Amino acid sequence: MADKQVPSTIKDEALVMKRRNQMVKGAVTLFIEKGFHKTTTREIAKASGFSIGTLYEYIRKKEDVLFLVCDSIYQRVKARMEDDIDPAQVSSLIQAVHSYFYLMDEMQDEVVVMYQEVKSLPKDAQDYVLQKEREMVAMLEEVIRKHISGPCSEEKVQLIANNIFVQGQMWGFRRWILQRTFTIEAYADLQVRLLLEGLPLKEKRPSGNKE
Amino acid sequence: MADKQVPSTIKDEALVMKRRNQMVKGAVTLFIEKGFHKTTTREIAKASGFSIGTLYEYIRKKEDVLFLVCDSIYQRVKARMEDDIDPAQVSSLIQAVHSYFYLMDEMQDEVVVMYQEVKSLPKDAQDYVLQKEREMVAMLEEVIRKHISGPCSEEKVQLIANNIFVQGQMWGFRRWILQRTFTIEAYADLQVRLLLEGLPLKEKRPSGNKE
Amino acid sequence: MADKQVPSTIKDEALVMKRRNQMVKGAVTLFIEKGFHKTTTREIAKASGFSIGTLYEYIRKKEDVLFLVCDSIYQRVKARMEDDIDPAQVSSLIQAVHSYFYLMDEMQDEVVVMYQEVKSLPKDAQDYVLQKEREMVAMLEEVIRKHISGPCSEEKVQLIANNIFVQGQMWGFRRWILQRTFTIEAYADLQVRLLLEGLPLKEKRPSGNKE
Amino acid sequence: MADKQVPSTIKDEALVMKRRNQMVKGAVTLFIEKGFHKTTTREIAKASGFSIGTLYEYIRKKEDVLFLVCDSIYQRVKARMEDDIDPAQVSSLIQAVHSYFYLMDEMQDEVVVMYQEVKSLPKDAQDYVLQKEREMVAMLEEVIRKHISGPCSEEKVQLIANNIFVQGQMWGFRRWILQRTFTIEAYADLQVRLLLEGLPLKEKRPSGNKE
DNA sequence: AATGAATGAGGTTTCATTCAT
DNA sequence: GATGAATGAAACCTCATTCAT
Repeated sequence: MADKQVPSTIKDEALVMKRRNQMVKGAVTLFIEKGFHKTTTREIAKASGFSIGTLYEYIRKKEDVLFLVCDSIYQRVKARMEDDIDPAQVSSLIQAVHSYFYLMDEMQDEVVVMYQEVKSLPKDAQDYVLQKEREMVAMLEEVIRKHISGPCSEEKVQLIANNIFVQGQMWGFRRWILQRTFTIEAYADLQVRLLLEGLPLKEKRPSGNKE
Repeated sequence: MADKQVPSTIKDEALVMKRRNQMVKGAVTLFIEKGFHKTTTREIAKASGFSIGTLYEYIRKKEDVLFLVCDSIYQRVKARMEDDIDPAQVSSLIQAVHSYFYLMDEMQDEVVVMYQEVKSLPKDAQDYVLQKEREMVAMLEEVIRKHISGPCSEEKVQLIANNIFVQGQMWGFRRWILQRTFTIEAYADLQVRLLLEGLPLKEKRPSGNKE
Repeated sequence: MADKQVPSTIKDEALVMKRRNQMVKGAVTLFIEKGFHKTTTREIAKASGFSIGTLYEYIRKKEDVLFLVCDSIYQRVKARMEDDIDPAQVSSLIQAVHSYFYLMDEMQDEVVVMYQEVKSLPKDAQDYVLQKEREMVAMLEEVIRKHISGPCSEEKVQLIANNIFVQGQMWGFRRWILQRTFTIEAYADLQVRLLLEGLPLKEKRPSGNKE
Repeated sequence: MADKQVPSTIKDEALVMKRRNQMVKGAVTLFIEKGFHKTTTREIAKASGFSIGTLYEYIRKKEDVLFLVCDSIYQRVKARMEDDIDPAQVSSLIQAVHSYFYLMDEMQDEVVVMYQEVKSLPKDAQDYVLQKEREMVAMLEEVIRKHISGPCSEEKVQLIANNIFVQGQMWGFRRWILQRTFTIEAYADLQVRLLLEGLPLKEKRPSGNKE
């Protein structure tokens, strides 16, 4: 919970949540536009609809805003993933991956921010946030495990999960190249097909399967 | 060529190259450690082995250092790729991808920097740098095209190339999760296998192959 | 109005005026002593009685201080002229010119500053300031026109006004030569007499008066 | 003599003169354009046609360039005055004043520089330069004295000389207002006429002429 | 005598943070 | 609880001057 990580001088917890929501909403836009470092606290305060003084009643340092923003994004993404690719609900891996890609499309901007600014967080906040990311990858792993046929090493599952996860983000952070060629539908379709089919090569594949 | 993009007051071109090499060498380390924004120009000068005044004889603005660093990394990566996965030389896609992954492993730090700081470049420098990236992806495309059997849509080739490209970088920027489980050899092996094999699913695959 | 030309981040307008007054007061002294270029912003802040950070809450660039100073001087001079040589009040040209010269004597330092530093203003501020100067010359023209007998070309009026105007300033910027010989009273007296009498020459004057 | 005031490390005096001429020629243009303070030594060197290192073989400090420039201008103006309004040659005050005004017209730019940058000179150089100015005023005084009829107080002569002197410069530094209305011919004509005729007033002049 | 690379003091400006109201 | 004026450390960058070649 963000409240535990970022103390505020304000007692009224409901108010703290409200103000922090305003803050995150304002800041995300700015971070998308110009990045964390080029955004000033004054701009954040203004975009949030209150004064610089008030801003500092709800955070201690500028970095706290970044943390709050990242945390909010992760929470939203994770919540959506829990809804959209719930292993208990989802009927196929294909459907799950499609849902995930569409989600990444919807939240492109947020994903890019989260992606590029995490390294600006203080070490401990980074750990907190990366933990969230592990959990998301774990969700993908679970879906994969559930829908795969035959035995499959844990490592393989993990790697596939990572691949899918990154391919989702990649739709956002490589839009300058991908979104010229593909629509999100085409992208999702093709990635899924590649995932399932494998590649036919001219040469013989190495046969020694030690798996 | 960097010389064209970043003017220097120094006339001796050889010296400019030499000093800029020192500069890039010093700056990369700092950027890896603390990122571009948290690195000061004085630190760059010191790490480069000359005074702040001298630094500014070879660049105009701090951003120029970032550009030089990015440019240098891209150039080195690209040069290495041209050696290692030359479509004329390389005997198989598998070998090419392996080489590319090993290269990404060697240049992890640089790749991470280049990856995370590009957005801090001025717009035109970004374009310049993204062009370089397109060229690298194109190299991968060519190798794929050469070694694939049967007909394969351009889009598919492009997407596979992007996947491989990003999976290489991912080895660096997701090391906190990947390098706990895999060695680079295992990683390369497994990624290649996934690439070739496809995934066996319990359910029927959608049959409508319009390809 | 200076408020329009030089934006401030401070909202309280009264405070802006107050602080800018402090600023102008402090800066004038420094500019008189050492000139605009040799005065540092830190010195200005200190002389104004606040910190460098505060200084920059009330201006954007150092040049703004110069503009504020020039504007203030012009405003004060103009206001005094409007009081002292009001064409409706003043009973004779002689009296008006005397008043003007005494004013220039009182405000010597300011006039010298304004005079020597205008060229350091950005182009648009220069125009603004020269406009003020035109207005002052126009005041003199009006007084002249009102008190002159017989027909007199506009050009002649304009030139006389300019002469008087500059002779007033000259009392300040040529003090090193003039104030060794004259008191302001003697100076004013003699200039007025010269203005009225003309010069008796040995030779015949050129007779072709096309006026 | 400038050689005495500004030492050089170079022995060959002819060379010193040559180089300093180049320097002054280059610097004047720059000072006219942007003023002394905004002109860098590098720009001066380049405009002079040699390197920054060479520049410093012929001066000690940047201010020396300003001094050399001012000195050169004063010398040229003075030399021209000695030619053009030589009291032994000139046949009338009118002609002398005309010549002086035309000279000021020719040397407008130089006069403006000299006028606005003198205060940036070190104190002792200022004295040196003001002395030159006194000498020029003295030349005007002499011409006046020679051509005036009847007795005339020294002070009056001095003041008239100063007026003429400043009116000449004024043609340059108030060009933004004067040169919209007058050609130099018209300006010279009218100033001379004003000088000779005096002003007809409606009111009685004060009669107590203690002169 | 000429060069131009190197230097670093010092200038302007920004901006996160505080605290009195 | 909210405000916003005040602060000053510290950032970027310039440029007069030196000195080895």
